[in-house]
Amino acid sequence: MQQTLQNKALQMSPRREKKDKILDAAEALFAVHGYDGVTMRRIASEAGVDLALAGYHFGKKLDVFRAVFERRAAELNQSRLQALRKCQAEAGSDGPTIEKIIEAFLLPLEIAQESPDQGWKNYLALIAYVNNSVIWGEELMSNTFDGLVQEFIAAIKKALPNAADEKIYWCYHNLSGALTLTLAQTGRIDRLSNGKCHSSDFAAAYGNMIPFVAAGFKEVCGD
Amino acid sequence: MQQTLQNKALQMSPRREKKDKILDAAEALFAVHGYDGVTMRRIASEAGVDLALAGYHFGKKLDVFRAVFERRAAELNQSRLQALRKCQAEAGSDGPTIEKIIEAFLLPLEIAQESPDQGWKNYLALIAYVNNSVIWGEELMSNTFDGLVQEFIAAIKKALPNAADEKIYWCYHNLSGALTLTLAQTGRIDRLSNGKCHSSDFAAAYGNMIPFVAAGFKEVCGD
DNA sequence: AAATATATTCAACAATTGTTGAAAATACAA
DNA sequence: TTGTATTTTCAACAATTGTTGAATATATTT
Repeated sequence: MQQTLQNKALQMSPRREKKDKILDAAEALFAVHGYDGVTMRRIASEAGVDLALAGYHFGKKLDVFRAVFERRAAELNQSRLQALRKCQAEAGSDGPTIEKIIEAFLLPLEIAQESPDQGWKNYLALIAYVNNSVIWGEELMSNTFDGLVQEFIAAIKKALPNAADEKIYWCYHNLSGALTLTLAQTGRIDRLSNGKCHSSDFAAAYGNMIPFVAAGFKEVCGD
Repeated sequence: MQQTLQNKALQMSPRREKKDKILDAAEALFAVHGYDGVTMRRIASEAGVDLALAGYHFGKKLDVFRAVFERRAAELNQSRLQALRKCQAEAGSDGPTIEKIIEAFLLPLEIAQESPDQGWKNYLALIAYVNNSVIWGEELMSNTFDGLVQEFIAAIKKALPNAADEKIYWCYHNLSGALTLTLAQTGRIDRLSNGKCHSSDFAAAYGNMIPFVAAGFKEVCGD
């Protein structure tokens, strides 16, 4: 009864709620255990639905994984592209500085990780899992995000016009690695720093990553 | 017959050869598919031995994984520590520069990846898998490598004496991420760069990573 | 209210999983 | 060679896996 009212208030039918609960559970589980470490029964159990329901809504297990991956992709790409366009609009005719570009690339992710919606943390950890995997990379990672990345790389090339293309790409590779480890939320830094740093302190993570990466680009690709 | 001669020439008994073949196969499979993506039958099949043999030599599946992870750990830690000691010996009384320290941290890995022994490539990709995993990190990654990492961090602190500890750790976090993606050998950069860069070009990867990371450290942790 | 469409559950399948005891083969020592 | 220890294979187990057809329940439309 109470639930019905809530659903109406949020304009969300109960069926849609269950469908999303499956994706939520799968998202959280895949992010931590990877594709093969998760069973359909575990997803269903965690979502509080019957085993067969996931298959009814999405198809095979692989389709559940794909649905999870694609659910937030468009929104994420949109917010990051928006950040790039904004910093480009604010810059002069010769484009934004490398710092501003890196900032536009990263800040939407920091915001997503700081969101009260735990689902975003899980989703970004899932991206980290996919990005570090040889298997999923080509199909999912590249197809979903390379378009956006090329936009940023074009902006970077404009900011560092004298750099060889290969250097740009290798620097982006370093950026991507540092970012991926931040998204993964492994908690390794907590132990290594003896509690001085916390992997959940996103302000610190990105606050250091941005000048770190910008300096790296300028050193390697600067004139 | 021919095999027996080879074994004698390499001073390797046939049993030892099978034991190692199991670890080789497991190493290659775990690196690509992760722990849950690999079956004992697949390991045995790839190694050309009976299913039960892996259990006889190592115990449970988890013990096979641990055996793989530990096999090359000591040698790797030793060569990296040696590199650090050497660059410290060559430096003045106030210790080596940040560039030299980063170089000592990374070059042994480049050498291992360039080794004709494909096993080393697989092993380092496995490290990447473990380092990006929430699950394996604490137990395996930290216990195996944090001691060595602390040695390098101590050297870095000496080279950047005015930096707050937290900044040092976050910069190391960025270094660790960039390195991990390089070890993972996902081939993402090949596609992104349209063939201009190759993830198997380790000279390029490390040649760019070292100045990139050193500049990041200096920017964030420099006086 | 009846009829239709959609969502959910139940139940079971064939295949695959890790693990292990017992048998067989091999290596080693006396 | 004989006897002993080690290694390897064979065979089977109980449990778990993804998937699906049929039955039931719920929502939507007529």
